[in-house]
Amino acid sequence: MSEVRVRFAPSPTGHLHVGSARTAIFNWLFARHHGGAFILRIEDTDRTRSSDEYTRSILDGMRWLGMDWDEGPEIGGGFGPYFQAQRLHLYREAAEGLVRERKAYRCFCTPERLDALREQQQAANLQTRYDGLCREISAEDAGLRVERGEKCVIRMKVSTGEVIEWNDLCKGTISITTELLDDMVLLKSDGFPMYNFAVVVDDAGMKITHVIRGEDHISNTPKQILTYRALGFEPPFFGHIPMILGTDRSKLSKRHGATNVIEYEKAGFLPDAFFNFLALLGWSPPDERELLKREEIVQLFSLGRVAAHGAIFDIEKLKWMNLQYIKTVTGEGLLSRCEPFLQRIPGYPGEYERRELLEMASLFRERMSTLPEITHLAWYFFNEPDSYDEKGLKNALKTPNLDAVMAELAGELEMLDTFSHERIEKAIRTVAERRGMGAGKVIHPARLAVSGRSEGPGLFEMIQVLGRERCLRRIRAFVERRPWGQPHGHAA
RNA sequence: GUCCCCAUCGUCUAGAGGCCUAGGACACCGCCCUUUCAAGGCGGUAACGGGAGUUCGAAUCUCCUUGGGGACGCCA
Repeated sequence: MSEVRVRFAPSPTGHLHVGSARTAIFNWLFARHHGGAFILRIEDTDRTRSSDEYTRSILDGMRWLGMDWDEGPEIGGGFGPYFQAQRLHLYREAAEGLVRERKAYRCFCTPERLDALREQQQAANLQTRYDGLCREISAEDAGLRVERGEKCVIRMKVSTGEVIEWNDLCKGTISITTELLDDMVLLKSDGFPMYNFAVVVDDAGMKITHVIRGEDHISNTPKQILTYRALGFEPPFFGHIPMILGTDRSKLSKRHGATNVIEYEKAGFLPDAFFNFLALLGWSPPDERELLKREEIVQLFSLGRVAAHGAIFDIEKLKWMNLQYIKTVTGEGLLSRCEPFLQRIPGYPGEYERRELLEMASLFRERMSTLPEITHLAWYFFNEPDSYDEKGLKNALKTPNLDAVMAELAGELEMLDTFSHERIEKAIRTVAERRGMGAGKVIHPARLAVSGRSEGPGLFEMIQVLGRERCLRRIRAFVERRPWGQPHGHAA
């Protein structure tokens, strides 16, 4: 096979959509698997809805997901330009060429007439299609009317009674009769191309070999095949991948929650996890693994293993996968990823040394499925507890002479020559043993005193990272405040 | 309405005629581990939409049906 060339062609009318991202991923994987080229093309012919800001956002989204492109914006390539708005002359030439060849014609029908026609057909329960009124206008007449300044579009002649068929790479043979098509608009009256036309001119011009896109484009495919033929090009292979669905099985949209990749970035998902997750939405490897490295996915990917049916975007599974990835991130990597969310904590980073912050972050590695959770989880590292968990207080009451026990613990901690979690553990267990009680009777109130919480990382490590001064202060404040609400000496 | 696509646990999926008393994962439930919460380990609940056919044999093939989705623009 000659070199594989695929493309991802988003419209900059919004941020990178989750569905588009998955389409991009499949294209990228296909290209990388076959050692082919992955081309990025910006479809910005809708002047009112497109913006540079969105183009930038989409490129950022691509980069965030770790997808590089071989040709496209910012890097160019041999088949540019890669913005449709800069290719208008190509569409015009192609359309005019078809008019000269009598494969297309000028249509002077007004939008009003077309609307009326459509309504009429709808009311009669007929399929809506252009009735071909302008088809028979002679080239001379058409030329005259154009000179007179009459607005017109260019439509392609589509003959009825033909069956368009292609072997879809994901779905098998699909055939549609041209009965259902009509003389479609190629070029709008403002000189801009219609989507279906621009796509073909570009895909042909850019020597795209495989068009991999969402199945909502199936109905466009026969139109495009007809256009390839009219233009004298061999159509590429088509593969229509299933859609990503919302929880109600309809097309994923705003009301289902976050639909833009950028929102998942902000929500603290790791790009590798997100990539892995999306790759598994509609595709599965030959074995039953789910956590796959990017290179493994590239190596295993094939369109033959793409499912034919849509897939609901399940945020719970994404969270699980994200946790799996967070667990593999160590040291600096983890801290730097958490940093933006730690900075939301007033008092961060306080007196802590870098080394202590690294230890702190790793205390929460297995306790957060998304990065922002660390804001809440680590809060007390930078702020004194101003209240104590109610359940924890109730539980602390089970410790006889609570204030004395805590005071004793403070004393022990103060005397430690090495403030390590091993020594801290020993100190705590010593206090418990001396009083003939279970270690939990000391551990739980201690956790409450230093963190204000009844849940969290292992206490000994936590105390070590918090540091001696901070812990002593907190334990003594706890004893002083007596938040368990019993008079001195009767905390039993 | 017309056309097209699709159909396995709640969800993501494996399954290309006998390997299926249908496997894995998420979620859920239980147990274990344990100073808490997680993480982890072990176990459990849970699916081939329905009906005809083909076949010795069907989750797998065919047809019908039902259900879902998508497309029907001088949007992309």
